[in-house]
Amino acid sequence: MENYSMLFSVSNSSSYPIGVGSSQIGYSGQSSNAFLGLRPSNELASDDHEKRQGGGDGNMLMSQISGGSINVSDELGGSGNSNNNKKKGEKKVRKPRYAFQTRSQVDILDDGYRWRKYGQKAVKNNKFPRSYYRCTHQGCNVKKQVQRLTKDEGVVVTTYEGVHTHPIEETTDNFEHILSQMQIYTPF
DNA sequence: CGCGTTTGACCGGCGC
DNA sequence: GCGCCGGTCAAACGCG
Repeated sequence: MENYSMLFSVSNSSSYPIGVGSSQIGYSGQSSNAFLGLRPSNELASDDHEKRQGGGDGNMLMSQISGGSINVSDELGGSGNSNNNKKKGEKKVRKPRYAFQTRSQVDILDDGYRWRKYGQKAVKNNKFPRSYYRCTHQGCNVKKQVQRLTKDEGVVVTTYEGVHTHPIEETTDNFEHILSQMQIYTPF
């Protein structure tokens, strides 16, 4: 894992709902439009089959946020497993997903949390694989998947699933930390 | 030696 | 019912 702790971000609010607020992507300040799109919970309350069907869409820009019931907290805290089954009487609870795309050379966008990769699959209509990450904090089932577009490989789509219930991991090389350190040595 | 990645197998859902 | 497909598991491996 890399610790490129994402610059600005950490200071504002440690308990941001998702990693969204924290990943401003300071990489390569070349591109002004870091966020090409961000769609938090639209009203697609109906079932989500967006990418379920095979060979449908070439781009999953939309990645509909499934508007299922939001039992996020329950989900996160309790089950340390996949979405459903494993228990009888447990109905299928879909966690909302937040997808946004960024322009970045690297696909590993460190948002301050520690992720562990648990899978990688090839995506149809896409020559780049999709990587599945999971937050390594205990009791935190937040997942995210990172995918690069075939259209232009400069764009990386990150989809967050779930909400972090813990503060951001404290990295020693935190930018803020470094900043404060610098201020110490700065004559001003 | 602990933690994270890799990678093929496995599993459940859905379409046909 | 079968096969495809997306998502997850887990053992082996790698690295600091």
